[in-house]
Amino acid sequence: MSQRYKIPRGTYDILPQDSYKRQYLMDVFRRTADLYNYREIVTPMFESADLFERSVGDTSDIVQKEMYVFEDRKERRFALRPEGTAPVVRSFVENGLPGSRLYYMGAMFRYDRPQKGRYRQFYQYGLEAIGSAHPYIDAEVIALAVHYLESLGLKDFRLEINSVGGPASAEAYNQALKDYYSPHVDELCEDCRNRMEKNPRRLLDCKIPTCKVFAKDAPVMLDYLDDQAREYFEKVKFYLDEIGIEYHVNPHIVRGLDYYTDTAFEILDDSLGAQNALLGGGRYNGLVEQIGGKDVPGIGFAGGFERLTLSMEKNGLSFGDEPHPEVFLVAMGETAEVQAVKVVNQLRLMGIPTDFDIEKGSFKSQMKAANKSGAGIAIIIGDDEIKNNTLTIKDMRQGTQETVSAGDIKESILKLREQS
RNA sequence: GUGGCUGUAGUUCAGCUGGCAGAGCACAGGAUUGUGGCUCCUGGUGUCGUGGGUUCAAAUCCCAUCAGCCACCCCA
Repeated sequence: MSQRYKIPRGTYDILPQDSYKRQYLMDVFRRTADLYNYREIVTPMFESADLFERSVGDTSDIVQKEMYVFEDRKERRFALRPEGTAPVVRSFVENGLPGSRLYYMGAMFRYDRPQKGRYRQFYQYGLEAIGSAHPYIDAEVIALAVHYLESLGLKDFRLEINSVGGPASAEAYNQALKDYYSPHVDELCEDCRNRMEKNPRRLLDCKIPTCKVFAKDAPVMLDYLDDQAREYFEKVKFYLDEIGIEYHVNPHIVRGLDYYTDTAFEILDDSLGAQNALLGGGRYNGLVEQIGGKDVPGIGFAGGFERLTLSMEKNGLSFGDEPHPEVFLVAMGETAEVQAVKVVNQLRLMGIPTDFDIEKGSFKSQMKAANKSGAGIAIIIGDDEIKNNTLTIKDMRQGTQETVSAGDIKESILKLREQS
């Protein structure tokens, strides 16, 4: 009696029929990052729990209820990484990297209730530009994000930007919100009453109609920015305009991680359902210092591959070609079989993806297998070919075939390859 | 963490008020043992998600549990 195992809730297998799609998304991200002169960084999947608690913020939902925290055998507290920025900044500090443009891709973990576009182990791409506080960099990072999505063929998304200012203006604004909402406490939903204390900005996002009416006349973040922050935001918009990036200013954008300052942005696709954020990011000028480095500014974003895939599929976009062999061998008889084994090996060493199913019996079954494999070329070896030291090369798409001397295999295949 | 819906073959699902577990697709083999795709024929013991309960009898009714989906929440 063998035990059947199931994978944990909120995780999933990426099967061969899908893995090439993921590979494609990763390839395009790499290429886009290359264009902007970013370099890949790979950090561990788990780190000191404290790193995330301090940087992401210990009042945030991520830290309060979504982290996978565990102790190792020596009772050190670790967490499966819930996001990518803190580890990258940690590595930046630990390795004394100079001003850096870094990108990463990999699994993140959050103990959330699974839903469409939301998993407990999910895969992100992201990047960080550490070392500059020039507003052009904000625009460039946003441009890269947009560039990536457009390279994939996506069009139906919208970019929303906001400024949350520095810590001082953030605090002033939170207080203003509390003052504005507190006379109406009794009219708010339970969630909103919690938000008043925990994160007043979330009040603006509430979807319940009775709460929504207050959002309209609520104080606006942008009015609480100090001159410096306001000027910075203007410059970011200036560079976005110059680059030709379309955006909407949405003063209600709130990022869920505590370390953000100034620029905050999101790219949304409303066709995705409840989890409509394709990607999100912002500036984090205090984070490097907080993690133990010098006072170095930074900005970055991260997006989820799952939602990207959903969006691509929804729009009928291509993920490149599904991998398949170019050549498939068909052999009849024992001598031919041995000859086929040699030819297969020869083709592979030549760099031509080739397959051969030695288990298949009849000629017909082998032809079926060749057809199903997607190979454009079948090489047939039987008694006649053995006798004459030839090979029959068949173009599976045209249905045509020719018999060539066994030594001319390479030329013949290259010729067919060019035709298709 | 909260709510709603759903778990039957590899997959999509049917199985009405309890009475022998089914279909399409996919897959495999075959239709004068050297030619694929189209067509036709043949092939199913599958823990009916899991555990318990009711009953002569449970895929079907009840409870619990796990999982999936969708929404809340949150965010990628």
